[in-house]
Formats: sequence, structure tokens, C-alpha cells
Amino acid sequence: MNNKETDKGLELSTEQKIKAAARKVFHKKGFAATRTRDIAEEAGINQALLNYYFKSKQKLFDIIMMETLHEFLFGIVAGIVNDPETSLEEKVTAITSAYIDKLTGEPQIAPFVISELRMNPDTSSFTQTLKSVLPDSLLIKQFRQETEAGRIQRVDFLHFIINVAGLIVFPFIGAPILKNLRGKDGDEYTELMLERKKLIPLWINAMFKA
Amino acid sequence: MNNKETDKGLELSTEQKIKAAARKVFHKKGFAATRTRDIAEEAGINQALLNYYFKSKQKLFDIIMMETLHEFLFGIVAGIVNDPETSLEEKVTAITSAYIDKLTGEPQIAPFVISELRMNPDTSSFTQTLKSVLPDSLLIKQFRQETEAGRIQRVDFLHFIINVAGLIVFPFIGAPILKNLRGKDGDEYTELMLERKKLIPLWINAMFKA
DNA sequence: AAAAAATTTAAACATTTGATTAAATCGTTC
DNA sequence: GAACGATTTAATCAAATGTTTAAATTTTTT
Repeated sequence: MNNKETDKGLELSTEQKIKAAARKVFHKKGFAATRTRDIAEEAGINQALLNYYFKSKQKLFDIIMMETLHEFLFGIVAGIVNDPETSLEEKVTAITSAYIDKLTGEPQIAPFVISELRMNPDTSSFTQTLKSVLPDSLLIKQFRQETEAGRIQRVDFLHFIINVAGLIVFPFIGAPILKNLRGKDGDEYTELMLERKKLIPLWINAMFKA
Repeated sequence: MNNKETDKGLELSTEQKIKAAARKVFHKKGFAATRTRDIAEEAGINQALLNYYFKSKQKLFDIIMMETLHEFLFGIVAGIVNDPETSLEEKVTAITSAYIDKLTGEPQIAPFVISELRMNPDTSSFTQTLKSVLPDSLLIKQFRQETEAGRIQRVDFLHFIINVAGLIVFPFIGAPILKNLRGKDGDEYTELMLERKKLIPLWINAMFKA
């Protein structure tokens, strides 16, 4: 029987175990530094099963990459940027909160995406899709409205995106360096990240206020 | 004769050619994805010469990594953060300008540092040294003064560092994604980066103003 | 110019690593 | 419960890759 995700038990299917292990190892070490044996060991399965279920390391990676990009780039923003109930400011708050929670829970995800997208800067259908989502979003319409109304500075929208994303994501990307400037235990750093959920929207507000 | 860098001619020594090639390839692809053959080809030399001059791929990488970190983390900030002639605001302007010029000229350097430091988050003597430089700097003293004087917000200094660094570095790290949101040619993006040399100090000012 | 040292080259080596194969085991169906 | 298909395993393969070796070449020294 091919149970896949239909199994009601606690046990994951072999395919799921491999994907979970692959995700973990790929996220931690990236494609090039990951050995299929690492994944097999992490999943507690025979090496050959990786190829049996996913054909090749590359194909498995492509799946993990696709899913990761999807949840990272769309899973969060999609539900927020077109919400007709919220203001621009509230959207920033929502995005900030959602991303910081996500990145606090999975700190490797941002460095992973950055590192691997750098190796493959091809228009990987995703950044393409992103291009088709953001420019037509309610978020940018509201940004333009606020600009026209003279309530925020007249700057390129891309600066706005870069600054919001940068303030949210950068501390997780630069953590190996930044953490050392403080007490080495991660708890205090995490505390700082949570504090940023409140601060970033205020900062963005102050930055772009006309 | 061992001419090394003493040679007056235009020709680089074999050792220099290898280091230059290694820097280029390592910066572009990272340690794991780089093959010693790539470096040899880039340098136009026999593969064996790499081991002849540098013993191993790892040793060569360590040298490149050390030099890169040094010029990236210290080469720029060291001369600025303790300048008694400049105000806090002027220091931010100087750091912003210097880093954006640096990263515009060598866009791979930030992703490289991020990616490789993530693989080796060990306290690599450098982040340690950074820890001994920043906390005692004039920059932080001035930050505290401004805080005491009530001219800037009372927030953790690490937020200040993260925000300045993030606004400067993030657009280069996220370029593969962010570039696609705009006309795909790099010129327009570079233009935006140069524009940030003026904007970031203003933004930082607005963010932390009490 | 001969000898010695340093450099460079082509070839090969040893290991790692992604992938395959053929047999064994397990589960399902008739 | 026999037959069949799906899954798993151990062993192996072939290619890639970091490194070494020994000879050839060039440069320096005497």
C-alpha cells in the first residue's frame, strides 16, 4: 500500500521521513555541502531509498527548495498584502510579526534561501511569481495613496520593500556575527528579535513619514 | 627567485594568481561548491600548484576567508568608529557610504561572508575581535551620550547596529529576489543603491530620533 | 657553464559520493 | 496461502575530486 500522508498513525511514511530529513540537512548545510548519506542517516533509512523515491539528490533538493520558497515568500505575504480590512501600517505590523515568528522558529530558513538563490539566480519561476504578486497588490496601492496624500515620503517603493524586509530578515542572516556582540546565549538574542516585532513598524513609520 | 609581491612587472606571481582566482571562485560559489580545478583554470595554472603553494583547498580557503573578513569587517569600520572628529550622525554617513561603495564594487562579498560564516559559526577569532572593537568604540560612547541627552530613543545599541548594517547590506544579499521586482538590468538597481547612500543616514536619523 | 634549487607539468592515486543493481523482505490480492 | 507488486537492503559502480608523485623545465647560485 502506498500510504503517504493518509496514514493516521504517528509514524511518517518513508517518503515523508526523507523529505523531512532532506529539509533539515539542506537548510542547515545547503545543496553542495549536503551528502545524500547525511540525509539517509538523518532519516534513518537506506541510502538507496532516496533515489527510489526521488530519483536524484537534485530532484529532491528542487522539491525542498520549491516548498521552502513557497512558504517563505508566499505563505506569509499572500494573505496579508491584499487584505482590504487593514491599513498600510497594519500590513507592515502583520508582516513583521508573522516573519519574525517564522524566522525565530526556523532560523536557518533565511540564510538557506539567500545562499541557494545566490547559486542559482535564474528567474526561478518564483521570483517571477513574486513579481506578479507584489506590483499589483493592495499594499503598493496603499503606499501610493499615502504618498499622494503627502503622508509619507516620495521615495521608490522598492526602498520601502527593501527596508521592511531588511529590518526583519537581516538580524537572522547576520546572527553568527551579531550574536557575538552580545551575551553568547541565544535566549537574549531571541528576546531582542521579539522586541523588534513592536519596534520595526514604529521605525518604518518614522522613516517614511513625510 | 621567490619574487612574490616584490616583482615590479605587470605579471603576478603564481601564488598571487592562485589567490586572486581562489578569491573570485570562492566568493562566487562558496567553499563546498568550489572545485580546486575551477580555481586552477581561473588562474591558468596546473592543478598541482595549488597544493604546492597552499597545501590544501581548506588552507587556501582559510586564507581567503581571513582576508575577506578582515577587509569587510575591519578595513572599513576601524577607521571610522573611533574618529574623534566626527559626530555619531557623520559616522553613520561615512560607514554607509564606504560600505555601499565596497558592496557595489564587489556584490558577492556579502552573500559569501553570510553563507560561509553560517557553515562555520565557530567564534572564528574575528567575530571575537569585532566584539573587542565595537563595544569600546567612540561610536557607542556617542550613541550613549545622545541617549542620555534625550536626543535619540532609549533602545538597545544592538538594534542600532542591526538596523544600520541591515539597511546597508540587505539589498545586496537579497538582490537575486529584489532585482526581479524591477527592470531586470542591474544598472537601475545599482542606481538605487547609490541613492541609499544619502537616504540611509536620513532614515537612521528619523528612526532613532527621540 | 655546471650544479643546485625552485617551479611547473602530466599522470595517477585514493577517497568520496551520487547512483544503480539484484536479491531479500514485506504487504496486498486473488 | 500462493502469487504478485511494492518496498527495503547490502553491495557495488562509475564519476568526480582533492591530493600526491616523479619527471621535466626554469631559475638561481656558485
